[in-house]
Amino acid sequence: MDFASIGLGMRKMTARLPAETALPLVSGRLHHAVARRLATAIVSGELPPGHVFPAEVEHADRLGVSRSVLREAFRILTAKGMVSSRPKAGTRVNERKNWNLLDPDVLAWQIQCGASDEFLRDLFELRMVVEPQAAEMAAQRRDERQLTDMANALETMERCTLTSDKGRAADIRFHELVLEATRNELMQALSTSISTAIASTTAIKSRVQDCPRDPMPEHRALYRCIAEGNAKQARKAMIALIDLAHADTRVALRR
Amino acid sequence: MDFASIGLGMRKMTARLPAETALPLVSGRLHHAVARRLATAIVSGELPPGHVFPAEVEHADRLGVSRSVLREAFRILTAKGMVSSRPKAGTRVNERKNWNLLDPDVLAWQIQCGASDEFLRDLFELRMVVEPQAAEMAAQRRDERQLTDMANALETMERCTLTSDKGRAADIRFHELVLEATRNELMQALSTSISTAIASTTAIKSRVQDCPRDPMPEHRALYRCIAEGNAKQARKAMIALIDLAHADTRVALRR
DNA sequence: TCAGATCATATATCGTATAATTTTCTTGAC
DNA sequence: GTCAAGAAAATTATACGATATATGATCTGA
Repeated sequence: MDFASIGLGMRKMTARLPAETALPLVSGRLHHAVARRLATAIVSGELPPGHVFPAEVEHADRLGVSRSVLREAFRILTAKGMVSSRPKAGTRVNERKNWNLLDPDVLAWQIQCGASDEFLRDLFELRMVVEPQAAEMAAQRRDERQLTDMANALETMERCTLTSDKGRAADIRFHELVLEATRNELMQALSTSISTAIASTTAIKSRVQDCPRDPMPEHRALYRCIAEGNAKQARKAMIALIDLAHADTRVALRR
Repeated sequence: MDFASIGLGMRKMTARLPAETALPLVSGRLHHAVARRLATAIVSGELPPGHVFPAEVEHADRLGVSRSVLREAFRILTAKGMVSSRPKAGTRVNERKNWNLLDPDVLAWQIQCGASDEFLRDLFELRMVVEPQAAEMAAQRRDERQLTDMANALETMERCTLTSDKGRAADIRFHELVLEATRNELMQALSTSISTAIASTTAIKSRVQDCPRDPMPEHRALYRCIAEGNAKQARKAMIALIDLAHADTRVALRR
């Protein structure tokens, strides 16, 4: 296994070389950067489940970081179920089934490394399970503030379109508001995860210049149903909305 | 804020006192124990969102552990969204909405600290959203091995009943198999989280001596539908099963 | 051949020193 | 008097070396 690639761009930070410390630390937090680097190597399949990492001292040396930083990075991955370590046996990559796939970070890493067809299918299937039901609940439980926030988000979406960051943020905000209106903490937790995923699939769509279709009519229809408290229609509207998003994402990926 | 309580039972581990090292470290891993201790203090509300922890050196001293251990414990909580730390500003407890509530550990800590009525309501609502749909998918996609495994789990459940650990394990296994049969990785990830929660609610039920009702007929009905590939009936069977579990849990909690 | 003791190794923990960052305070100018 | 730029202080972030502990592997003896 080639670990040199994982160590690429990482240089030793020493007290003696203050000028050298201005290295490309995009994250600012070194252990975060190391964790992401290791995580992407894992989710990409470069380090498959069962793979055993080198001993900490050697591994830290290869990555060009201190052992403390490497250990804190591994704590993060351990907390997300991706690796586990035992004395003498070393640290190894866990089976995929043990990963916390719904963790926003894991989800993001997965998508960054190129989402497979299977993953996108699973993602949209999950959305199709959760969000229509959420729309039903939202129609029954939403309050006035949430309605006005939804209206504002839709207005921003329309003004900026999904080609801009602001427009995409408004899209995410709208979906978050729907899940918030369910008044169910666990559903809201799913919201964070799903939103992460939506963000990147939407980014995929907007990469193709000609926006596939205008999603505003479906969004407005959903909003109307929730505002009117029409649960059954809200469910249908959400299904239509997700169907549209799915179809467009598939088209975008085909190119 | 009283931090002495968090430090309770934690004693300094020194090389000079080998006998002292036999302290109540159930987890074996010190940073795990510290993380759990801090996490339970957080989920119980003792350390509310917005609370700022003492500086690392002082905090580590109060807990009777080294700074590295405390930092690794905080890395775990950070990875689960429960705290965040910035230089100079200190480490603080995040808002509940930022926690990864679906993380199996977070879920377990939450339940250990006494699940509120709202939490149980949310949990059963989530089950009612996810599992009926999962039952539908399972009926369409299950293979022979999963069917035989389900049958075995049911057989074990019947033999041991839910009053025993083995019986409860079989119950969880059955529900896991249903979600596995959906052939959707994200649904399976939900499975782990939900199973954790089910385990403890089932434990609540079995604490009351007289088992409320025999859940076997519903389980067998669900199995039959999945085996026959009858998606619509599988959905209904799962709904009936969760309804039963919910009712029994509520009854058990009333006592 | 197998069981038990021993050994080697890797993780776990500790303590201290230094760097980096950001809040806060101070100082000066307008 | 107010605001902004800069200095200072406090705290997290990183690093490194030493020791403890646990466990897989090996060796030994019955």
